[in-house]
Amino acid sequence: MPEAGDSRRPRLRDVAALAGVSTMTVVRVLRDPEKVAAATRARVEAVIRSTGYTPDLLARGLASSRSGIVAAIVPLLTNSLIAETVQGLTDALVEGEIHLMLGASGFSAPQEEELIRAFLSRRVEALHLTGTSHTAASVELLRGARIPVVEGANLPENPIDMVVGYSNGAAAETLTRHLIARGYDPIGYIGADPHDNDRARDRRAGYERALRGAGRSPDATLCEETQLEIPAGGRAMAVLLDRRPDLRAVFCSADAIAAGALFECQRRGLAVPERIAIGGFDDIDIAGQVVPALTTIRVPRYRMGFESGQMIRARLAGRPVERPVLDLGFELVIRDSA
Amino acid sequence: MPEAGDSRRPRLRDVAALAGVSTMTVVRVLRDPEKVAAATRARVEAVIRSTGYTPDLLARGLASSRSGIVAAIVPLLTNSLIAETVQGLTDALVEGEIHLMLGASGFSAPQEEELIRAFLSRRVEALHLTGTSHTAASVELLRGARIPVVEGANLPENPIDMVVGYSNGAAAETLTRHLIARGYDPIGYIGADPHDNDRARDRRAGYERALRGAGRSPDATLCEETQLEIPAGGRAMAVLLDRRPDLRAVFCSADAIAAGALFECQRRGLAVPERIAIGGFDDIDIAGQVVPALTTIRVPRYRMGFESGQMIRARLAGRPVERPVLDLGFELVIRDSA
DNA sequence: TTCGATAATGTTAGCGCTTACATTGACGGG
DNA sequence: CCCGTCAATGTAAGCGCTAACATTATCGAA
Repeated sequence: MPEAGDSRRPRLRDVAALAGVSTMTVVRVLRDPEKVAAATRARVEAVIRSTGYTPDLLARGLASSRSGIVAAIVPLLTNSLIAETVQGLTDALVEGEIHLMLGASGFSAPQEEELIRAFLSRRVEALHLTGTSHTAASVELLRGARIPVVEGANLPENPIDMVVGYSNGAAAETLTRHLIARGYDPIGYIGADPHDNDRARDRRAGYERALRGAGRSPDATLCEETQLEIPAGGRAMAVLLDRRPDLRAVFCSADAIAAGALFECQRRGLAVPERIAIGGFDDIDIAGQVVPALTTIRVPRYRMGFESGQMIRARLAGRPVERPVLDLGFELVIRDSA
Repeated sequence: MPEAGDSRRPRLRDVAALAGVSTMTVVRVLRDPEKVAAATRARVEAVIRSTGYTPDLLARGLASSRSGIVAAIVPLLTNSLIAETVQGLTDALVEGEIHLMLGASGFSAPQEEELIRAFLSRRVEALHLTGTSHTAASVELLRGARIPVVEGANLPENPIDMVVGYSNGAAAETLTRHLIARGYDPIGYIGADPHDNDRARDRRAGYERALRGAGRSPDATLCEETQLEIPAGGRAMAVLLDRRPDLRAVFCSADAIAAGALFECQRRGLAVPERIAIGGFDDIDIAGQVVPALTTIRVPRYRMGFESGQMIRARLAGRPVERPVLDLGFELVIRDSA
């Protein structure tokens, strides 16, 4: 039990002094106990317990130049998809005694750059980024830092280092093709702001590619940009329906948007999928629960985080990473809305 | 521009040497530039820019015993409510040049304790906990650490230090009273596992208190425990309806559960709120969007995080915190489901 | 016995920064 | 012309740990 009145936390050298050994012996007890004689070890362990000694990870990090910290930069925490990926990351890292530092870039590449600088100053041992839209300076910083970097949630053309993701473009194309195959025409699009957001950009591109593949040409009056929230999706759908009453289907770049669009259709008495078909993206919780259930794209969110964490741990342990660009794929989930 | 082949990052003393000054002068340029002669300052700043020097925050932390890190321990990241609070926290902290370290306890107090130990080892300057269920050892550790601690998302009877939350019990009682006032009887309950989860426990207690206040006695056959997911909510509702076909209303301790329950009613053709009323908790995105829209309790999630961050910053800056126990309240949102 | 091997433990010099104080020179009032 | 004052800068110690080597027994083989 820690003494009541002792103001400072015990240091390694305090433990050593109390146990009558040198600091190195304490270090050995902590790290490879077999190297220490049983009697000595017992004595040291007793002191450690009684003083409640805990190593100072800041000092350890400085001395060993291994901070034991990995940072993740996400666009926005309130995006539940990302939260799952972060959970996967921590789960994988916690087993390696590594802690996660978190930053939110707010979908801004310059803000991401600032966070990268800050985290590098903290000597993080690896960095996880969401997406592939970075400033040139960010990329240079990351390359120069010589630490493992994982880009997640998409497949970049020029990876900085490692990648764990899936093709947003191919996924959007697949879903749009499905709408085309079901005979819907015209097909609209509601997506997120593509600025500094490669996922949004690639999804839009996939949608347009599918249209062109079917001999149709993309039409800006069929497209809307909005935020990743249910009410925003509803508003965007309202705008789109007012502008194009002939709309027969809409591909939404996120289920939250799709759900809002669906609810807007219900408010207007437009039957889904008979009058309007709706396709989503992400397969979030409610996607399968709303009526009609959403046809959407499912992506392995938790696994993306977990695999990223595993890769990082492998690299930090000096183990080779067999597949530094890991395409985890996606799945077209056909339900009732399209 | 950093030299191409230089293996190490520049240190303070490198900058000092290149600028022909002592390290202290560089430190002054970094921290209070007015104390340095303009010419000297310009010279040092030029070297800093050209070398791309960045202070090593690990070393700074060790030397100054201010790590610049605050940690938050949450039960589960995938809970979108918590994610909002964490976003509020980072937003408040980032302005103070403080970074957030994140840990997930998985609704387990012992796991929380382990994280607390780890974070204290990292010399975090403050700690944010979700909820008020902690092991005795955790509380002792925290008290002994003499750092700011915020307990969030509830109002504890014996706060460790500061609190930013609302009364889960009072909120649940309020919603249940609303159901009673509308004449529903019997009123069921579907909640989360109360083990190591004070919020779940308090909500259940509030529900029972409301019943007793109306002269009814709580009945275990009217209650179910389940997970915080829509499908789980649906399953729990199914169990409850099978066991108590006479059920007229249900209070769900989370909107995700309530949404699942609602969908289950729809699948069974039970009219909501005529045949069955449903009350939720949290006012998540979909609560206002499902049909019928959910009557629920709204809590200031983002603000809880932000205020916590502000309090922590104030305390770290030595400023007094006027109200260390901050009750942010809740709001009964009456919609269509009850 | 003598010596090298092995086990057990110790010594020393930092990691890159900050803290607390010391020093230097220039200036102006007495 | 001396000295106190202030501005500008420097010195030295050390934060708590680790890395790399150094030092002691202790013991069986030659």
